Amino acid sequence: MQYTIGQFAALTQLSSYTLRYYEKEELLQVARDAAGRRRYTDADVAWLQFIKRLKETGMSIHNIRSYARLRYQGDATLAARLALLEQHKLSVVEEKLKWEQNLVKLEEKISADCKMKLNT
Amino acid sequence: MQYTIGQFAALTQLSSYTLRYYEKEELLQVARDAAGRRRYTDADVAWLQFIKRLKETGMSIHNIRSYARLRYQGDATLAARLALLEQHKLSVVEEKLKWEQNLVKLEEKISADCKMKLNT
DNA sequence: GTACTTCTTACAGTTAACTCTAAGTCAAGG
DNA sequence: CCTTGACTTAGAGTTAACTGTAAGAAGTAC
Repeated sequence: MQYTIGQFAALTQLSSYTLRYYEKEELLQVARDAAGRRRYTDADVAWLQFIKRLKETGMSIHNIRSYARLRYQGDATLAARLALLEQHKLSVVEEKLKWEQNLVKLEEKISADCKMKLNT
Repeated sequence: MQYTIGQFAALTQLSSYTLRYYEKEELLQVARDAAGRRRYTDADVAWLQFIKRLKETGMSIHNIRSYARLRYQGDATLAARLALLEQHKLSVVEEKLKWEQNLVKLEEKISADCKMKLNT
């Protein structure tokens, strides 16, 4: 299955502007038809979903580009990509811990304020 | 104990610029000396620490201002403030869940890539 | 008494990641 | 044929939260 940029935008919940922007930033490489128009594939859908996950976990465009470059170089870069992911995983773990701790602190504050309220 | 803006900046790890900015944005109200210079107190230290936690948990300046306004109105607003915190807690819980899920997905991806590597 | 810090207002600059416009061209669908 | 969508480059605008500059005044510390 192939998609025009409009169809792909609808499919991925991104705007055409953003898709062209991502392409310019080398996050993804897109095939073209005879007339030079972008033809997205299902492989692009899967890849963009992964890009979105990396973004959700706070990876910058800059770092995703590094990963994407390796990926488009093929299987030989698998080890290097794994290393990037492992590195990134560390920051995700840290972020998760941060939110857990913040939640505890917030609950403590709420609990303390509740008690104050009872005393008045 | 009282602090000049420079001392307070060092104490809170924020710049003087940021402190004045926060004041203009009504996040905190600061006492002045006879010459009109800011005199921060230990109460301000505690309050700013709480502001920083709210910021860390993704609360916008706009929303912190709402909370701060209530707080400076005194004890009568305690219930309203609690409601804001409870509301905010929901978003923190959601964020925590998001990071947990993302971590799982990332680990799955890493694991899958590792297996691929073994097969080649 | 000189260097330092602080004060004010007002406004410009920074960063990331979009988001959109202009202007002109071109191809497909009905 | 005509509308719609896509193409290009180049550049401007947006958002949040700072971050800094200018310019002039005034108090503080050694």
